[in-house]
Amino acid sequence: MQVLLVKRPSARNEPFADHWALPGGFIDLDRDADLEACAIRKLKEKTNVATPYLEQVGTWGNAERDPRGWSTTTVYFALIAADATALLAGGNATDVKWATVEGNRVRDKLAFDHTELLRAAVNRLRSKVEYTSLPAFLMPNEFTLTELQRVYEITLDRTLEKKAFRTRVLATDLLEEVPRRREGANRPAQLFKLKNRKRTVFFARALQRE
Amino acid sequence: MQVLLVKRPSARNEPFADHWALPGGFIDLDRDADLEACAIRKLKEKTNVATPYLEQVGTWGNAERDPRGWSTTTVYFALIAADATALLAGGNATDVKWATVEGNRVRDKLAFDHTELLRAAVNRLRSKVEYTSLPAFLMPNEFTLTELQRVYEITLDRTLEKKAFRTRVLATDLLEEVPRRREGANRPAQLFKLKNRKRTVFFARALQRE
DNA sequence: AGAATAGTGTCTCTAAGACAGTATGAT
DNA sequence: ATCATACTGTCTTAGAGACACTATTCT
Repeated sequence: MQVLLVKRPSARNEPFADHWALPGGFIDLDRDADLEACAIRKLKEKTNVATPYLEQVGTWGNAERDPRGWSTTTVYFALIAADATALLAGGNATDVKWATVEGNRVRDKLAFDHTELLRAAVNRLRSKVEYTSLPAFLMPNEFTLTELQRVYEITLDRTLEKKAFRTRVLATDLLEEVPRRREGANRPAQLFKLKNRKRTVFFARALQRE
Repeated sequence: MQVLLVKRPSARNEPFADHWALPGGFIDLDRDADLEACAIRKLKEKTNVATPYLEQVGTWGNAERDPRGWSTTTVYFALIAADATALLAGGNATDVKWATVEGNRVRDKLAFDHTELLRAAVNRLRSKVEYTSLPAFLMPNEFTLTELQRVYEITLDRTLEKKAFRTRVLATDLLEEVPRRREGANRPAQLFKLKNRKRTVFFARALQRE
């Protein structure tokens, strides 16, 4: 699991110059119809990707988070499949990268309170993965059940029991078999695709905690 | 279930003059340490109550929601026990009242996009009531299991099965018996109090949907 | 005794977890 | 045949739901 970071400009008067930060920026009152449109625009400027999933995490506002004074930030997270990530640098950011999420943080020291914002976003994602199909938004077009389970395991940072996982997923109408198999040095695996690339499926029960 | 409303001032230049609205206002950069402090302050101005539970629902921002132009509002909901509500009028609001929530709205036509904000808050509350002890924050100091169940039923707007409800609640360490009973024209009921008036208990499973 | 509400016994059902077993491909 | 991974059978367990039953107070 990785998170997109952008490098802050190095100009002396910029707060947290040269630090890595979550991608973001100010609302453009003329171009942004609403907050979500602003988030989509900012993301597209960095990745050129139309995200299949975007969720508002919350809003942080206080006097300390930005040295320039009282400010608020509304945090969204997007889920982007690994095969759809062509990065673009430019704009106010001198560099862009994907950073691996370890636990619920990243090795780099982030600008502002972004470590806290990332932590909240990862926690939100994790808790929803317990009872939804959110990881499906991270899959390429066709994938095997084992691959989907692996993505669940990566986002949750723990292993899942294979039979229970498969029964659970196949009991919903999330997936659809495609008449192809993933070949390897072993028994080939059935390939699946999402029945609906927009819809989130909610499971009846959450996975067992811990 | 009721929601606190305040009446907008009647001055001609005020948007939505004389309409009922959710209580709120602008951040005071000098007095409000952060967004939550602002919410607590605004609530206290109207009810003079320190809320036992406050949760951020989300942030709405666009150019249309306020005729004065682009604006954002961060919505919080508080849960306040019915026995702790001494209302105060004053400030910018000429009147204050509790309005009954029917479905996920209120009979009055609300100012701005507050009907939508209320809908979102009620939906958030409902969905969390399915798997948490949030309604416990709406209870007076001592209460019976039947009374707690009734509050669950009111917030969820559906009946629950008595035995399942009691088993579920008593299986956690949410409650503590007190050596008193609620007397009536029938068998007296055991009284309980919360073991911890701050903590939210999360149940292993959500209640069955519908 | 009867009404009313409190509280329990117990069966069913669903879905998660555990884990051993079988299946099917490549080498 | 062996290895590796895919996939299944089946038992256990937790907890929700249904619903009839018993318990305890008042009038």
